[in-house]
Formats: sequence, C-alpha cells, structure tokens
Amino acid sequence: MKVSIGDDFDLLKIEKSGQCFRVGHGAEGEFRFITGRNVLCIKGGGGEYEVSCGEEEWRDVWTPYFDLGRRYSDITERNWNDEYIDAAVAYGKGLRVLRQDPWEMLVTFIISQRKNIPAISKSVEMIAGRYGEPLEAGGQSVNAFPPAEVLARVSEEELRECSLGYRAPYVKSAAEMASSGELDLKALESADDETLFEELMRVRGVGKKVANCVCLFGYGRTARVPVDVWIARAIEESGNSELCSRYGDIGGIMQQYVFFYAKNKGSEQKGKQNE
DNA sequence: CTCCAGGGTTTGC
DNA sequence: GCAAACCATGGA
Repeated sequence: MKVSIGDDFDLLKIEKSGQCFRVGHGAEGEFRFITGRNVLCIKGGGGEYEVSCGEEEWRDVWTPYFDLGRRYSDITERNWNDEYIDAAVAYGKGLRVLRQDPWEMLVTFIISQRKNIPAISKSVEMIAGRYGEPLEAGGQSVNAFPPAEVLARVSEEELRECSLGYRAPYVKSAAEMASSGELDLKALESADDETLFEELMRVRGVGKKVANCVCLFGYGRTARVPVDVWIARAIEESGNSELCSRYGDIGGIMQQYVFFYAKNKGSEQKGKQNE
C-alpha cells in the first residue's frame, strides 16, 4: 500500500535517534519496525512511502506509533529565538517521538543504564530472539518482544546471558511486578503524568531518567524530559538549565531534538560514530 | 591498556 | 540532604 506523509519524517534519523532499538533493514533502503505483534516494512522518501500493511493497521497501529497526528514541522520551521534550540531543531528535522509499547520501553530503558546504543540493541534483540514469539514479516523472521508474563518465568541467570550484567535482577523484578498486577502498566495509560512517573519509580533499577523515558517513549507523555549525559552536556554548553523543560507539553519533543543534536553534531564529517 | 556508555543503588558524611 | 563508590559488559 502507498501512503503520503505531509510532515517531517526521516526514517534514518528516527532509527538513529536512540529511542527505538530493534529497527531492521530490507533491500533498497527498506526499514522494518516492530511494535507489539505488528511488523512494518516501509520505504520511500519525499513524502511518499510504500508500506507492507493495510489501511486499517496503518491507521490504528502505525499512525499513533509515528505520532503522525502531530505536525512536527510546526516545531522545526518556527523561530524559537534560542540559538541552541534553533540549531537543534534544524539539525534534527525529520525526527519524531515514537509511541512504543510501555512494557518493552520499561525493560529497554532499565537495560540502557551505562550502556551505549549498540549494546542496548544487542541485549534487547537477544531477549526477543530467545523469548519472543515469532512473527510473520514477509519472509523475514522476527520475534515480538516477550510479554512480562514470559520474562517473569525466565531465571536471572538466563537473563544474564543476554549481556544484562547487574541489571538482570532489575528486569526480573520488573517482570514479576508487571505480570502479577502489582504494577498495572495498562491501567496507567489513563493516569496523569505525575502518578505514572511515581508508579514507574517503584520499580528497582528505575530512577528519574528511566521513568521519564518510559513516560515519553512508551506513553507519549511529551511533557516529560529525560535528562541523560547528552542532555546534561547540552545544558552545560548552552548555559541554560531550562533548555528543554521550559517548553511545557512539548518539552520531551524538544529533548529529542537536543539529544540527537548534542550526540551527533560534529561527527558528520568524520564518518559514522553510531552503528 | 584506558575510557565511556540515553544511570541507579548503596554507603558515608 | 549530598557526594562518592560501586555496579557488569562491550565497544572505541
């Protein structure tokens, strides 16, 4: 099926933006995304794309996933009268904040602490490969990310084999909480931001940064601003402690432009720093 | 070899 | 309350 997207939309930037860790590639510049039990193959550019799904799945699954109900060009084409922000949104034009599966985001960002992006991808992919259910993806073989009920039955030693290190008990405990109902990730979709944040903070291995990442990337709470080492550097470099947080309900989106800019600027002529 | 990675918990003051 | 030590592992 063909779809038109009349807004900022750059698949390569989205892949390299450090929010999704299981993006795959097919022939001729095709990208593969996974969420829940859905797999999407997509290729194209200039606003015109070929997608592997039908109309209903595009509307119900992938439109919210890519946050296509929001005009990011309203952000990137505006003058914010801030040198750092204006440079960041220009550099990152095409990015979007993805709305992904809350449980997968919780595990992924627990794993993310003190790991670089390739190492995070490797661990998450190994967990899906070993414990996830196989999905149909037009010939390719990919697995869904395993639900909490499944990971709760995996031993800590086995989890450790996915390069989780000291994070293995955190993931195990999160799986037990989420599968027993002690932590109701589904019900939290209707909670306010602060309640959601406080509930996520109850999980061992989850601090402010990881909780905010789950709020932003798993629940679409675009007011939440995760502060990692790159955002901290950007705050220091710009001399503005409110660099992202002053943008209210789109602070989290600003954070994504700033993260991408701070991490990647300066490395475009020296070859790839990411991979 | 050393240094660092989308941090968090524990410990000591 | 805050700062420092400590945590496993892989990549550069």
